Amino acid sequence: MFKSLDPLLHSQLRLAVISLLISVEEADFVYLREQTGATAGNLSVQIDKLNEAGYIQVTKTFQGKMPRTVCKITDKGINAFDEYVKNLQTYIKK
Amino acid sequence: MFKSLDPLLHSQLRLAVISLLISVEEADFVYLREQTGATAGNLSVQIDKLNEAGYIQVTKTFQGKMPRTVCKITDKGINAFDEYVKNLQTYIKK
DNA sequence: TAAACAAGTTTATGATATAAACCAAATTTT
DNA sequence: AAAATTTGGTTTATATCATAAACTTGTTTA
Repeated sequence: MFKSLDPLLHSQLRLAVISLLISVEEADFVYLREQTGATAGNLSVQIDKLNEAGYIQVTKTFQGKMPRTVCKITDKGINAFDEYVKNLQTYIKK
Repeated sequence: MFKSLDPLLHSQLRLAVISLLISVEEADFVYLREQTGATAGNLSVQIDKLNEAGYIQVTKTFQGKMPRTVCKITDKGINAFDEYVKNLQTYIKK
């Protein structure tokens, strides 16, 4: 009947991040913060979790002298998102 | 961009309960437990929350000698669910 | 050089989800 | 009929979560 929802994605902010990364293919910390409206602290924590789960790949570089954190979704992340959306349909389809 | 998701509905079990009540219009505790596969304790807590939020109406009666808890979705609950699903689309639409 | 700013990270806290333990009454078993 | 089991829940305990506030490290500006 109801499929279970990946707890890693069933979180407003993490879902927003993945949703952005699905369409954009690569985005930095600042962009994600602006688009989601999240605080930096919250975003930092959630990016870590997605990274540790292997749903995204995080690369820290320097843009001139300033640090830059770039995020990119992985295949695993794409699959998890697809699965999540599919399972979600069991709850919301009319 | 991303619409905020009603935290009361952004919970796997509460969403399942509301989803069931949307289509069934009235259901008792045992039915909800069977359909969702939840433990009785968890279900009891989540029904309370939905009730306190005014999303469902809970009526306790007796069926012969055994207690029976019947749940019914309210207009407020229907609206909240519709809004939740609408807002969710901002995260998952391709 | 001191103040303000940028890009994050770490820490603290309050809310959440969940299962385990519990309870009272009814039913079944011995 | 006493004991054990089942039913229909509720309460309590716990571990996880989401989040904001505070902090850090380095940079730019006044």
